[in-house]
Amino acid sequence: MSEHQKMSAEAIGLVAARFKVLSEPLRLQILQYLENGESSVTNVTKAVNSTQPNVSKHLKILQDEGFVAKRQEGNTVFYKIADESIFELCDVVCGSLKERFSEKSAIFG
Amino acid sequence: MSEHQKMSAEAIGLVAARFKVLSEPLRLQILQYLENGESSVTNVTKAVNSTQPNVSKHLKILQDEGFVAKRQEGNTVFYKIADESIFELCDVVCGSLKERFSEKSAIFG
DNA sequence: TGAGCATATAACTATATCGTTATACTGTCA
DNA sequence: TGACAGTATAACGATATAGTTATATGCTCA
Repeated sequence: MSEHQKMSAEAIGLVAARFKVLSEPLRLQILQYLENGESSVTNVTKAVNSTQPNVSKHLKILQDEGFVAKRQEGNTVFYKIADESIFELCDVVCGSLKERFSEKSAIFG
Repeated sequence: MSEHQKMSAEAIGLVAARFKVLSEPLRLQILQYLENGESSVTNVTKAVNSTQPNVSKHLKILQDEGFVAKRQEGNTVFYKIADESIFELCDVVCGSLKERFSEKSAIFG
C-alpha cells in the first residue's frame, strides 16, 4: 500500500505551487463556502466577510490553479469547485493535526 | 464515503499554516530526501544542493510543524520524517495535477 | 584548554503577496 | 443612451519570507 512516486525537481515546483494556493486562510474559507454549491462573487464576499476586490483576486488565483471554475450569467459570475481533491487534502491535514494535538495534550494529561 | 468536516475559522488557520510549510520547493525536496531515512544536516545540505544555514532554517520550520524530528548524536544532528501523511498529501496533489495536465493536453490532442 | 567540525542563529537584501482604495469594464434595464 | 449593478484590474503600502554572509554555540579530541 501507499506506494508513492519520487518527484522530479519540476514536479516538486508544481506541487509546491499548489500547496501555496491552499496556504491562505481566506482561500480555504472561500473553498469551504463553495462546497455548498456554486455562488456569485458578491455572495462569496459576504460569506467570508472580506471585500469584493480581494475576493475576486483570490478567486482568480484559485481558478488559475484549477481549484474552481467560473460561469457567467448576465451580469454576475458564478464560481464553483472544480477539483474535489481539495477536501481530501484538508481531511488528511486535519487528521494529522488532530493526532498531533492529542499527542501534545497527552503531555499535560 | 468522503465525509469531511466543516472547519472553524481557527482550524482553517492551522490547516493553512500547514499547507504553507509545504509550499516551498526546497522543503519538499528535503522531505523527499528524508524519505530515504534519517540524515544529518550536512548530508541534507548536499542532497538538496543548498547552503547549511538555509537548510537548518527550513529544517526548523519543518520541525516546528511536526513534519520532521531531530536527534542529536555527538556533534551531528539527524533529522527524520515524523509525519508520514506528507507523502499522502503529495500523492493526492500529484494525482490531481496529472488529471489536470491530461485534460489540458487533450485540448491539443 | 584549545583547535576544529557540525549546527544554529542574527542581520541583511530582495522579492512576493495580502489587503485596501480607486477605477475600469461589462451587462442590464429604464 | 444613460444610470446602475456586478466583477475585474491597477496601484499602493505593509508585512512576510527565501537566501546569503557572518558569527555564535556546542561537541569532540588532541
